[in-house]
Amino acid sequence: MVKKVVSAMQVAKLANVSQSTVSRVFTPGASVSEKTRKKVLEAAEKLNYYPNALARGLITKKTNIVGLAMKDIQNPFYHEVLGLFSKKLREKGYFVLFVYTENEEIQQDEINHFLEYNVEAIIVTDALLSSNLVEQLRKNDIPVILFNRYEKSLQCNSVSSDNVYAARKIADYVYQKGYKDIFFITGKTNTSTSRDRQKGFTEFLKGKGVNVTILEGDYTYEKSFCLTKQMLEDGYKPEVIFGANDITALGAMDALKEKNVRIPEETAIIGFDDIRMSSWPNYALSTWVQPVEEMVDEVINILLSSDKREKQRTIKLKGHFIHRKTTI
Amino acid sequence: MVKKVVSAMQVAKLANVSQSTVSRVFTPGASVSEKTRKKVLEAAEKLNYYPNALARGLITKKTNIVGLAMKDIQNPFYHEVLGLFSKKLREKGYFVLFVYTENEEIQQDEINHFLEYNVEAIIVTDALLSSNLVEQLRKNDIPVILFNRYEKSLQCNSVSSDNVYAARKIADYVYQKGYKDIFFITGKTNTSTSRDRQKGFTEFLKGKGVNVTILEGDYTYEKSFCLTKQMLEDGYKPEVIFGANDITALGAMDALKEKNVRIPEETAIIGFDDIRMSSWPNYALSTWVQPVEEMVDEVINILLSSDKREKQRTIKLKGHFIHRKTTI
DNA sequence: CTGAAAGCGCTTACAG
DNA sequence: CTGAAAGCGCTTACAG
Repeated sequence: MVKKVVSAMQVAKLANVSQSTVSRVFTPGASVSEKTRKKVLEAAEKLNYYPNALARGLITKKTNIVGLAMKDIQNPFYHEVLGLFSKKLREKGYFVLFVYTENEEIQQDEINHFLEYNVEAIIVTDALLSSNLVEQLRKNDIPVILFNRYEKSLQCNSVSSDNVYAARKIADYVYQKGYKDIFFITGKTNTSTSRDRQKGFTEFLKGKGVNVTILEGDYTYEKSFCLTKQMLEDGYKPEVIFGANDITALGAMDALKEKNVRIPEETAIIGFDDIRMSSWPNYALSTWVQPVEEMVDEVINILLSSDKREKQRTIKLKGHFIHRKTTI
Repeated sequence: MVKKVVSAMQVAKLANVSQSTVSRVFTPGASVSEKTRKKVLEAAEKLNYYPNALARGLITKKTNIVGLAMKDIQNPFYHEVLGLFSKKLREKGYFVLFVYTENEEIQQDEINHFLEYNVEAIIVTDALLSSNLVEQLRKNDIPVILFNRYEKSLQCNSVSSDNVYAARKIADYVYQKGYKDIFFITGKTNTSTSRDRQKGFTEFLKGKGVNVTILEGDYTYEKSFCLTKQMLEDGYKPEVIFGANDITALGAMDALKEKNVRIPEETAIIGFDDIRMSSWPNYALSTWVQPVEEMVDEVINILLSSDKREKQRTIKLKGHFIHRKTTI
């Protein structure tokens, strides 16, 4: 079964012009007289013609495709991020080649495919990237932009929340309230987000002479739920729990509820992300709002800047705390 | 800044063979002697060569790219679906060009881009497609596969749950329990999923002489929450509520909880989808499990079948009810 | 403003 | 098994 693609040549014949002219009509900025443009457009319409992006990409070396690699499909935060990227990139004329990485680390294999399709950049959200791969990408002049993650050893662009700053702010809030019995549930400990949040939080409080008990989670609801439940059964009931992200906080919250702990009177809860669910009345979670829109905008800025391959940028944005019903 | 792409030509020179031979080494099934293959592979490795998928796609007319259009980024169900598609398509050597449609209907514009990139098929989950567009796609021999939606007027492939069947089963369950005061909260009424679920549910019960009160929702948590709250404030308290999907059911559930209605003793709740959250202890929602994996597999089957352009297939799969804590 | 021509990086008959 | 050559559908100097 042969596919009948209409080429510029056929349009040219119908419109009685050269194929170059047809091409010009479909190239923004090229000079064509109004008259011929009309002729060509009519012919194209009649034949149902559209330019072939592959051929164009082959010759211009501009594919307008951006590779996006995600891992934690489970966290609603990243769905929102995906939606934003898709929408905002399209506004700039870019398309998203999406890869969902199952493995902890992005595989050579997956990067190769991105390379084969000549993506103009690779955006990595929560997946890990080995320095080998980053090196290979640099060799191929493909800029890598880490989203919401940051790795000093990896020489690539990065856009994230200022997690240390945010966590310090939260710590300050907690301190102001006079809490002494404080728990932090981590995310995956090999992520910069979890580490930085833990760091900002504990260091600030230590500076005030207040200790924080650490519970090691993994950024899932389930793990956090079990952890908190176990903690309660072991006889601990902190005054406040800070979860490394919202679903972590939500898991803790549900465990607390199951044990009939009053929130926030007996135990207050704070999350991080402000996913949509956190504003649901049943949760009404107090949390740190990541400035997702601006973060996505910054990534796109890097993408569009001409010097993207030369220097690596590290951008950190602030965000703000939102007080809902899980804190007093 | 010029991008230094390594072409097969350069590999050929280094390996002392023709460019055709290099190409053959990278074409599965082509005949090359073990000796030359080794030589070429070594040279390729040294030069960091990978074949250009664009050039290959241009000549073979096989891009291995599939367009995926989604709308309701809000519903976790579709995130799970996205993850599955990405994973399973990659196993078959396909890539996902992802488009998040903001508009109610997929725009010409978006389809054009899919066409320009020569996608081999378009998978549409919850976005709407005009018959005009479908017609245009047929003209261009691009198969369209509707996922979890079904439109008789649109002549395209479709894979979905058998929503009428499922809703009848749920109705039967509700009937067996002896409930008489029954509410159904719809999804977006212009979707086949919501219509079919409503149909199967109400028709079965009507056959038994039981009436169902319909509340018009829109597949969001928020709408369903408000609706249910209003209903309670108006003095209604049904024995059971069936939500057209899980987040609808969850919204209703939270409203019920806010009004201190005991679940399931006073009011039972049933959802549809079995999103991950529904199994969270705080919700433990009884719901219909869509056979997502099989659904995705079926879509891929259609994609891979050679006759995909000739005949349109409509596939409906069953799934099953899962009893958790919101029903007795 | 327009056309003829070269070339992007590949695949694939066609010979040998 | 291998090479020379044509061609996929475009863009873009180069002339005119």
